[in-house]
Amino acid sequence: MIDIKLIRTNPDLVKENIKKKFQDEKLVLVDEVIELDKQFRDAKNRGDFLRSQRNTLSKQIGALMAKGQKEEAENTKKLVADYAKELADLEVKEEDLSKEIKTRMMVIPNIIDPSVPIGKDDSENVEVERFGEPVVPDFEVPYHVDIMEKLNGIDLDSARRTSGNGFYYLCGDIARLHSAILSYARDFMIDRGFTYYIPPFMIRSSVVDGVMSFSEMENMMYKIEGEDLYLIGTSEHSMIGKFMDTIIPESELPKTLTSYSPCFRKEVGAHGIEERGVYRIHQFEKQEMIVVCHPDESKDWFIKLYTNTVDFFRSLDIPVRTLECCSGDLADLKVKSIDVEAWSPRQQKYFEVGSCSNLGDAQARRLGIRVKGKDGNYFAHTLNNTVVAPPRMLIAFLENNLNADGSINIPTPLQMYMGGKKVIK
RNA sequence: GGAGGAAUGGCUGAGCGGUCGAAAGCGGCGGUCUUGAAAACCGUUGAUGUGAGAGCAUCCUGGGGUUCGAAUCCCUAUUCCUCCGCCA
Repeated sequence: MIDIKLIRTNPDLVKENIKKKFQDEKLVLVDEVIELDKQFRDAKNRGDFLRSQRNTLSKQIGALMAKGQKEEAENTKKLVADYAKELADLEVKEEDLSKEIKTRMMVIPNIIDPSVPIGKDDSENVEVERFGEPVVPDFEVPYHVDIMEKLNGIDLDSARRTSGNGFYYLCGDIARLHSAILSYARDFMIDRGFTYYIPPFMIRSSVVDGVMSFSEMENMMYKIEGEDLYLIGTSEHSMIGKFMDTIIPESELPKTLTSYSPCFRKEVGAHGIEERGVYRIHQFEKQEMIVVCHPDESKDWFIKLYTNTVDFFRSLDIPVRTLECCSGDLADLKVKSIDVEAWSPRQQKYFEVGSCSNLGDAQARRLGIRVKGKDGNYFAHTLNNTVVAPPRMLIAFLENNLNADGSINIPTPLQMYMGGKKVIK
């Protein structure tokens, strides 16, 4: 959500930005907002005047009553009644207009960073940098489910009976590996100065409304029957929700948080659930990082955040690359976004394992996350990024650490979380 | 789950239909004093919207209502406290 003042003062910039994102159908919204905003301010002005009159006259009534001048008081009451009707209508109008404005403001995209490459969709995303040598072994790399099954590490059949497609039982060393990765990720981030959080796994509708659009909610969120609660789709939902309508003292910035949570997603959108495997599923677990910072610092934090993920994967011998989201693929709230992709020796391509986003002040404006500064309050900048999200991450892990005999190497940093094991077989 | 009580500015807390955007204290900021600091004393100190500005409007947990007028009365949601019950 951008500042409406920007639309008032520089509508061309806002329109130019919409064009860069190939959302020309939204251009009309800018002019509509300008017109509605004008009407709203006129209505508010008149309303303020009427309210002012009412306040003054009401005070006079009080004074007259005190003096015992009943008749004059009654006459003044009638005067106020004359304003009441107009004011009632006007207040409805003010509310309607401000709703209309907000509806439009919610879908006008955030101003993208000048560095964002221009492109229509994800096919035009740009590789930024590769880390590690993408190795293709001289033996055949099986499908990840087959690797897991050979190690007695997954039971999809039972999961389909108990819960349906898109769920899994992990077992034995694979389940332990899953936990080990999360524990290692937690400590990895704590070592880098982040504060560890375990947030609520369910949130109220008021928070859901704040953190996502209606269509996102429909496509992602599971609702709890008979309660005003939803299962979170990512810990970002509860972690950012935590700051809704708060004023943070400037001295407390930056807030650098790392949170663990299970994530629940309907995945109703374009791709749907994977038939076989754990790439796209209804339930997974994730270690996340969240930063709330001063506007001048968000660009630096953005780099630091995705570097954390790159370093994490590299410490587990997994080759990765960074892929920058082009303008057309960038979600409306984001200023800039980079995906971290891991190398798949089986597919011989990179696939997404994490996503790092700088939301500028748009998320903070929408949620009312303000900072109390020396010279007044301002909206914070917010960022989020994935540290690691297994079991999807296990795909990359297993494929890259696989030996010809089907055993899996455990990289050194993970061994202490695996009871000292160096190999799973 | 049942029965009561409560929610006020950065914090503590008064106010319980008009003179309340809100006493007082703490904290913050500025100053006097001091070589400097502390103490003491004096002054100042909420947010948002709108307007060139003076100002005006809105905000006393959220939502709704009564009234000419609501922090104050009523309804409702949420949260907290006390007691009872239940339960890892």
